[in-house]
Amino acid sequence: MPKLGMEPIRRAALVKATIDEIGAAGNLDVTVSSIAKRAGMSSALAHHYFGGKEQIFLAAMRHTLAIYAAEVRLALGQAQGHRARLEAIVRAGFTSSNFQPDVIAAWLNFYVLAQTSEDAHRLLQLYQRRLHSNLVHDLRPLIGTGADQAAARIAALIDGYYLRQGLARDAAERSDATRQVLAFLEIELKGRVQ
Amino acid sequence: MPKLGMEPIRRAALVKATIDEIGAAGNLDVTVSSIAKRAGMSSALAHHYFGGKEQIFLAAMRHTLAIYAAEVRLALGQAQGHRARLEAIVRAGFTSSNFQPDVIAAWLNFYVLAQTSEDAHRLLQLYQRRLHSNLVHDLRPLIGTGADQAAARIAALIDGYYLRQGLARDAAERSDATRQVLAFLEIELKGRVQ
DNA sequence: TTTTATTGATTGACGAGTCAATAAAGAACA
DNA sequence: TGTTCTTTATTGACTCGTCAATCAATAAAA
Repeated sequence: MPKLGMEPIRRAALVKATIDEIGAAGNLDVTVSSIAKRAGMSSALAHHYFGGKEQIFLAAMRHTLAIYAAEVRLALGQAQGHRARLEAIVRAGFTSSNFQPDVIAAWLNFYVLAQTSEDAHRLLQLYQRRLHSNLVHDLRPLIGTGADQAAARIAALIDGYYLRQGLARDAAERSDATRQVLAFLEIELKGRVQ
Repeated sequence: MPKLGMEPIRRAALVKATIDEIGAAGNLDVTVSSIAKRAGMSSALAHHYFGGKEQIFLAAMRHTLAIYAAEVRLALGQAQGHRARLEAIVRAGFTSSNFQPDVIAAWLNFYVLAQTSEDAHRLLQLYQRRLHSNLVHDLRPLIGTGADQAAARIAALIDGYYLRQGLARDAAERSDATRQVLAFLEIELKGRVQ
C-alpha cells in the first residue's frame, strides 16, 4: 500500500537504525540488511533510497553532528556573557546524551572513516572549525591575544576528554570531565603566562 | 624447506604486515589473506600461528604500543630534572614516527576496538595509566597537590591533540602540537590557581 | 498510464577457518 | 651408518557462510 511521501520517513528511520546498529556493534561492520530490518523494511528499499552503504553511514554521521550542533546552539542561546558562554560550550560537549554508547560509537568510527573518506573528513572539519570559532568568539574579549591558541588547546582538551570518558568502563576510570575542562578554562583565563 | 624456529620470524612478519595493511586500508576491514600475502606466506599459515583474525590484530596493537612505550622510556632516560622529563614525555608522543599514517590508523582503530574487546580495553588502560603515572611522578615535586588533576588534563590534551593532528590533511590544518602542549604545561606549572 | 513504494529472489563475489597432504629437520634406534 | 618416528613448516583446496547490489515483479496512488 504505497502511501506517497514515504521517502523522508524511511530515510529518517534508516538513519536512526544505522546509529543504533553501529552502537550495538561498536564498529562499522554492520550490514545493510540488519539496518533495514531494524528500520522495518527490506534491504532493497534501503539501497533504493540511499544508493549504497557508505551514503547511509554519512547520513547517520551528519545526523549525529547536527544533534550536537543544536545542543551547542541551545546552550549558547541561554548563556549570558562571555564566561558563561564558554562554560556552556564545554558543558554541551559533555551532556549525558553525548555519552550514550551509540553516540560514542558513532564518533569513534567517524574518526576512523575521516582518514579515508573525503566527505567524512569535511564533516569533521566543519565540527572542528565551528567549535574553534565558538571558543575564540568568547575568549578574545577576555584574553585578547592568544585567544586563538587557547581555543585550540581547549578544543583539543574537549576531544581528548571525550575520548577518555567515552572509553571508560567503570566509575573508577571516569572523572568529571566537565569539571576538569572548566578548571582548565579557569587556568587559561586567570593564569595567563605574562 | 621447513627450517625450524620459523615461528617468531613469521609472527613478526605478520604483525608488521598487519600494521601496514591496516594503514593502507585505514580500518580493520583487512583480510587475513591480504595480510598473509603481504607477509609472504599463505593465509593458512597465519591462522596456524595466530589462531584467528582478532588475535593477529591484538598482537599488532601490542607491538605499536610497545614501540611507543620504548620511545617514552628512551626519552625519559635522557632527560635531566622534572621539568625536562615532563617535556620529554610530551615530545615522545608527537614524534614523527607516531604520525606515520599506519600508526595513526592503528590508534584510531584501537579506540574503536576498545569499545567491544576486553583485551583491547585492557591494553588501552595500560597505556593511559602509564602516561598518567609518568606525568604525576614529575608533576608532584613541582606543583604538589593537584598534580593528579593536572596530569589528567595534560594526558587528555595529548590524546586530543594527537587525534587532531592525526586527522589533519594539509599543513594549514596542522599546528605545532608539541609547542601547544608545552605551552599548556607552562601554564599549569606557573599559572596555578591558588 | 505514469510515478512512487516495496520486496523476494538472485547474482557474483569474497572471506574466515579447516583439513589433508607434502616436505624437511631432528631424534631414536638398530 | 641407515632406518624409522616425530615434530615443525607450509600450502592448495575446500566448506560454509555472508553480503552488497541489482532486478523484475507487484501494487497503489495520481
